[in-house]
Amino acid sequence: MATVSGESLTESQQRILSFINTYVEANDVPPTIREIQKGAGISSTSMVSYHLKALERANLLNRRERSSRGVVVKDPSRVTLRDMVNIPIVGRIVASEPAPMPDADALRDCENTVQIARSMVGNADGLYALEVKGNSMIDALINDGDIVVMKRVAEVKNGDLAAVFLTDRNESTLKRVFHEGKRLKLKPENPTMKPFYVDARVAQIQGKVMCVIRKT
Amino acid sequence: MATVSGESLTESQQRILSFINTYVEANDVPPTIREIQKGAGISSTSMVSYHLKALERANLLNRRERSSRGVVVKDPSRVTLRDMVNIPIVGRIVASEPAPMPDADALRDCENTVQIARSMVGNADGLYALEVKGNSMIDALINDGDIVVMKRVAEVKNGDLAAVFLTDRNESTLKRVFHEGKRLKLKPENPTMKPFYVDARVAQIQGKVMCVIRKT
DNA sequence: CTTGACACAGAACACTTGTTCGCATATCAT
DNA sequence: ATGATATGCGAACAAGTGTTCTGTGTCAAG
Repeated sequence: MATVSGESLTESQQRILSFINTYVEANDVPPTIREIQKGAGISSTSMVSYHLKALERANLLNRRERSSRGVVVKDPSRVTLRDMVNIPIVGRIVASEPAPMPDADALRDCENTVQIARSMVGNADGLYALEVKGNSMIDALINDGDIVVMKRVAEVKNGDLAAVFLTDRNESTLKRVFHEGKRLKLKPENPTMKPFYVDARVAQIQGKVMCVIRKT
Repeated sequence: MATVSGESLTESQQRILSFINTYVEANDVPPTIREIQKGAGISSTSMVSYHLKALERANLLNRRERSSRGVVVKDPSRVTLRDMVNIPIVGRIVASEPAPMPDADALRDCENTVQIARSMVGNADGLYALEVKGNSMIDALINDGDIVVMKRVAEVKNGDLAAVFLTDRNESTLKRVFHEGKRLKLKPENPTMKPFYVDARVAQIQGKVMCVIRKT
């Protein structure tokens, strides 16, 4: 136990800590000293203050001095809680037609969304999601019902997984793309399958795949 | 205006609202009346109180009377923001050995977590995540580097996707399981592959797969 | 013009709330 | 015993804080 961590938390301090947590959960606001006193069964406000200082030393709290309700728990699981993005599911992707691109109407109207932690996808701009229909994408290791989170990007870089519509075959597919002169190398995700090449002019890049989600 | 709707928000009220939002974002605590007064450029506390009442009537705020910092904004996009779960990545799953099961130590020590919206996985109890190593799971449409969110469950139901360790082959695999008497039917996710059968005694169910995530 | 509804400013009041001080108890190594 | 340290209790203070009261001014309806 090398760190400053609270290896020796009094029972009172644990009570205080958990009381603050449940209080915040219920009220969206940290409690006052006196509320802690009652809620955690501490005898006096000075004791609460005393324990809070100890907890602050143990690096479990942040306190703002002389500010009412100035105690927030340093719960790492709470730090990033706010960063969730709602991504609209704007349509379906099937092999036989181009992948939908989101327009303003689709974004507004769609009632289905998928929630993703921002840490998963980074900047949320231009994100949209498609539901995979049919099992024609299994060479991309993507199955019927999977959710593909896409991003509108100006251009895809070599190695990006992208939705590509091949105009000569009338077919949408998800492949890793590599620019090779006038050709495009399309590499399936499935490592047992061979890449193949198409003329760059017959390949329309529909969007970059950021993330695939499968609920089971 | 007689209605509940806030169709006519004063500029001051909008300022107050957005100030509260940014304040909460920065401080994890709602501001006091006087902080609002300064921050939103209102001339007096009575005016803040006045506007807050209007905002409350417009159903944009919740207030707790006579409680310091007793104002929380009713932001619908914030309601679900809390519903994110941090799932610890407790290990790796490879074909050649049993999938790790989380114990208390692993849960405490692991520093890597994956964040998932609760709406994706339901109850967070017993959830843990594994990183897939190697591409031996491609018959489950799961690739090297994918994250598998698992759940400790008492028993898997027919059709559940589960991590199974086959003691006779010394092999971990992800398959849909069906109980058929003393045998277990194991069905690959890849619809082009045939299911096969094993003796129930050689199959150890390691956990149920809740969700698969692939970052690209 | 009057009236009433609305927006506003300033001040005062009463309660809340973080802090601190004095004092007491217990443990423990010196 | 002695002092150091941690812990506990109660009270009091000063600042923080929500509320309300008294005015002022504007503006449209009666």
